[in-house]
Amino acid sequence: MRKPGDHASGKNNGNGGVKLRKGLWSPEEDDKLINYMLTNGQGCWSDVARNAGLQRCGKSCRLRWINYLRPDLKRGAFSPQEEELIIHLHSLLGNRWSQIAARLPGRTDNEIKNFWNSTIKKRLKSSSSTSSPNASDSSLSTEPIDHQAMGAGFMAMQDQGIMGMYVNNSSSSWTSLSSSSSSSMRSMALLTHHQDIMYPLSNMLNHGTPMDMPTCASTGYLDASSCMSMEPLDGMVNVDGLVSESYGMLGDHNFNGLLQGELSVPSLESISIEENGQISEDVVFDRSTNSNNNDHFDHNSHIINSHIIERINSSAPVNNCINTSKKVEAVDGAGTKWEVGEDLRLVEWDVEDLMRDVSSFPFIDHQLE
DNA sequence: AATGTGGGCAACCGCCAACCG
DNA sequence: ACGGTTGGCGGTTGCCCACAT
Repeated sequence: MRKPGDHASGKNNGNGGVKLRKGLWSPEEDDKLINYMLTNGQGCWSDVARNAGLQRCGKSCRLRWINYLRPDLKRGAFSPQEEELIIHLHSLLGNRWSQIAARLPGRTDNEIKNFWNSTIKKRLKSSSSTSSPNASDSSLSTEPIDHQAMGAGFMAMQDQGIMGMYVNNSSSSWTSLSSSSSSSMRSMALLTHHQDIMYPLSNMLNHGTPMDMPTCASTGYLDASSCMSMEPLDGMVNVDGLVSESYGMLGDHNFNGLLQGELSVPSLESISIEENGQISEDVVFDRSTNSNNNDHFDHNSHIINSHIIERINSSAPVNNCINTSKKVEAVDGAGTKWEVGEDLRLVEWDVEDLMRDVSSFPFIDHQLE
């Protein structure tokens, strides 16, 4: 934040040689901008700055208006529902704050970004610091899921652009959702057939095989009762809390729907795959087009063969489904290979399709864009 | 009361894509 | 096709303030 008196910019930025102000906006500047915007509406921002008599660059005016002066802004703390939605949307969209903000009326991308970085991220990290280091080892087969560890796992995955994974027995799907800093909104999916648990991909890759995963009963996409039998979470917002809180808020029915939407594949691809009758031994992935994320993904997992990588990196149309009929192996951090599955199939979907699922949130009282 | 520290958040920076002449 | 301009976005900065010592 800069002081109001910080006229620091000595640059001539093309505004007639007038030195432009920087730093905090004064009430007088705010008044000028508000009056101008209410009278004339939004036009070219450099014109706004000039015509409103502001010694600011258009960009600064735009930012001030959008983030602070806009009359439809909702000020104040985020409600638990908004937190929930932000987490949900972030799990789908990653750091696409503008897209997240577009689905929270009255909230700005900057506000959400700050909220995420200051509050939610901190909570996730603090929860991860209290997690059990053995949360993902094979002993878990007889123990409850460590929510904290899962939160940490998801946090790490989010940091790496891998947003989550879901392993499902009856419908045989894993899903990981990734963020992407690219303009591509395409996501990918492979499906596999193993045990029935949501499980951090990073943990799986680093510490064990799918066979090591804790098992829930096969009652659909995720056995909510098993996963929810854990000790209560201490906060609304860790990533595992995302699941739990959603469950608590939405009830079992919606919980399943929510999970399908955010941690597994949305119904469209799940259904399409199942309808094709080729569910078994499929693996669901999603990966970003971000090269760093891809590097990390490839380095850690070696899950997918070159064919798949090529496919994932391709610009194939969304909602495509292919069947590689190849066996896929994963290699964990110790170099141990384990078989992920056969009859590998890839599914892509458009994140915008995913977002339709968000509209089912009962607390959203507005029209999604 | 003085000082240190960390969190919150407004604003800036730099990059990128779209647009336009 | 090309270069300049503009708008949009995500990341980062740095000040203010509350709280702890």
